[in-house]
Amino acid sequence: MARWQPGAAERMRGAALDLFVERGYDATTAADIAAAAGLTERTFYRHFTDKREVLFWGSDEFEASFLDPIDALPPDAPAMTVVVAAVVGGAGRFTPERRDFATLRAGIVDATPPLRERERDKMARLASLVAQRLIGRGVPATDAQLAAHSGVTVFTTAFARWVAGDARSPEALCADLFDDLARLTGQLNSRTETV
Amino acid sequence: MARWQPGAAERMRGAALDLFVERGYDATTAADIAAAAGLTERTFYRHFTDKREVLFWGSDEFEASFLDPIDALPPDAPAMTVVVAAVVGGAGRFTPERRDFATLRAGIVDATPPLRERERDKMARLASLVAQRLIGRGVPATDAQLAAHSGVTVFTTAFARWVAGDARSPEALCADLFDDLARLTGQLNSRTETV
DNA sequence: CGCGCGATGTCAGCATCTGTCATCACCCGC
DNA sequence: GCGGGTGATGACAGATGCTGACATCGCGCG
Repeated sequence: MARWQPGAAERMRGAALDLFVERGYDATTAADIAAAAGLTERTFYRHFTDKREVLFWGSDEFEASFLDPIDALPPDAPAMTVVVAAVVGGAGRFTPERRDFATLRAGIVDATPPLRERERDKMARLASLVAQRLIGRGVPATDAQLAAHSGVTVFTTAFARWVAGDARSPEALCADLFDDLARLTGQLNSRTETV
Repeated sequence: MARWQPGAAERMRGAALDLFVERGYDATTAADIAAAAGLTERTFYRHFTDKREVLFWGSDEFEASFLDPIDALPPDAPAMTVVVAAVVGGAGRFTPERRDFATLRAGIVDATPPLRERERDKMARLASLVAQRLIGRGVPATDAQLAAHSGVTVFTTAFARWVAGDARSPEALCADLFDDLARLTGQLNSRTETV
């Protein structure tokens, strides 16, 4: 028999989710989570840099689902084409069977300021990574920033609607929101009216 | 003679900035900051909810400089017009004589993950406030989200360039970036080509 | 003169996070 | 098999972040 049960991190993630739902984030200590998984506080911090981080596993795969589609595009693809591909790729991760979990998790994150902070940081980091790829493709730095962050805003907004119960798929929502964005920013041209 | 010197918060802000520059954020304790201002750690936490918050005073005025211009607009102003007014209003706070301070502070914030997190949170909160005003004006919620966050992205990008030494004023930078954004999102229309 | 107000000090205490060392099943080479 | 290295864990100590409770005392007001 193995000295330790395998899947320590997985067990702690599950325990954390349960405890956060049951008594809230603040009222749950790292030691509580570890104990619920049959481990000690010190081991918790060996698997997660933060108490918060226990709700943010899989960030690498999440980021990859945005970044991988970029590499499949021709090098001369327009900046917004790259961004749309990235966002659609990321949105594709969220299949209907994940909705219950996503809703549960989003409820906890939204209700907990420090978790919201971390979530926003992750999304900002994602935007920076996308921008970096754009810059690597020769897009000017400011354009890359604007395009990447716009894409992440579209994703975040679409995701929020999906979690809130919108029947459309995340990809469809993103497509609609890109159209909305184009329409909105089209209002900007009416100032100068130059083409 | 007064029992306490006035301006406790101000003194701690100054001391914090000095200490963060001198030895870094992590190596500076809240007690260090308080002691440098002739106060105790407990008093520090009476003035600031967080150790981080000592670098984020004046958030209310900052937000107000975005929100106040909105109220001056007619109720039927287009969403992006409202956003542009807000962003220009916010950018107007940053006059040339503030650049040295802004650069110093930005250096600390950028170099310190927890401070970056807080900064991003503040900007996201600002975007939410702008979106709320838009919704109050009858703009659909998703449009409001997209427009407000796009505006904040423009501001953040402009601010970064200003701090990095761009000679243009923040307002001018914002104007240019709004044009860039319109041009970029214009790429989206080439997909459907419908008007 | 006395009384309350308000900013501060003092102290205790819990939670977050880190460094360090010991433990012990497992695996690998001999 | 057998002995040593490996790696995840436990145990412990400690610094720091942050909060609650209570005491202090100049100041202004009646």
